[in-house]
Amino acid sequence: MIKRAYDLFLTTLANMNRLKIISSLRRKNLNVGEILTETGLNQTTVSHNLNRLKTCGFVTVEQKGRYRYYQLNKETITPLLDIIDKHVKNNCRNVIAKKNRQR
Amino acid sequence: MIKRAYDLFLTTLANMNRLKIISSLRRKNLNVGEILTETGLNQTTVSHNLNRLKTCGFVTVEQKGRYRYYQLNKETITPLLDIIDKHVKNNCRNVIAKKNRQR
DNA sequence: ATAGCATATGATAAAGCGAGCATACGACCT
DNA sequence: AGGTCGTATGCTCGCTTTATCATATGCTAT
Repeated sequence: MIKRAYDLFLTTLANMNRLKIISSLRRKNLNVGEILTETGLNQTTVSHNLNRLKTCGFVTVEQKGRYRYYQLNKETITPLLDIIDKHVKNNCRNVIAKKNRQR
Repeated sequence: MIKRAYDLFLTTLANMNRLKIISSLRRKNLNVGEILTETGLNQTTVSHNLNRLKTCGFVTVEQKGRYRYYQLNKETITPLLDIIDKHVKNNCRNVIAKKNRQR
């Protein structure tokens, strides 16, 4: 078990803004401007976070004219989110509310 | 998509010490003392992190005399780690080495 | 080749998180 | 009841991560 790899994978996903971006990319590929409006985040933040997602292989880019379209790596993301959904349903009914109290 | 749930799930896993603990629990159930020697972490750290893992449903506890045995929720953890393994193999060959350079 | 839009990069202040100290609680034994 | 071992909790300091500012780069069209 190469823990560093797991750690990098997980720390990259464990961030609200990156999750927002991922969420917005689930429906269709978007360019950066579209991601901005979908998420309401600011340009720099999105750019940095997209870079990190790209580095870790969660998204890929395709340049089209002056736009860059980002595409989600669904092969990883879809089953991953399915596992989380299932886990949360089975175990975390009341945990979410506690989030603020907890570290 | 309840992003807060995803975030809590992922931030809980995205931590080297918690991954160590998880790793040590994959083989068999252990009490806290055994986890200490397996991981080399200090008692307080392990206790805090076990608490967090428990809160999120990744482990369960069973008291036996004065010992507390922790058990991994394999239904979630096993397929999750499989996904990560697969992803890392396909996408991250050279990313790990870059970890230090990157934010 | 210049202007303007689209996106990326570097640096830094601020927020958030984790580790460990000190201590408390709980179970068992005598 | 008091001691001891096993484990948990509260608090604080230091470190890491994050968001944003300022700025740079790239692409297109005129």
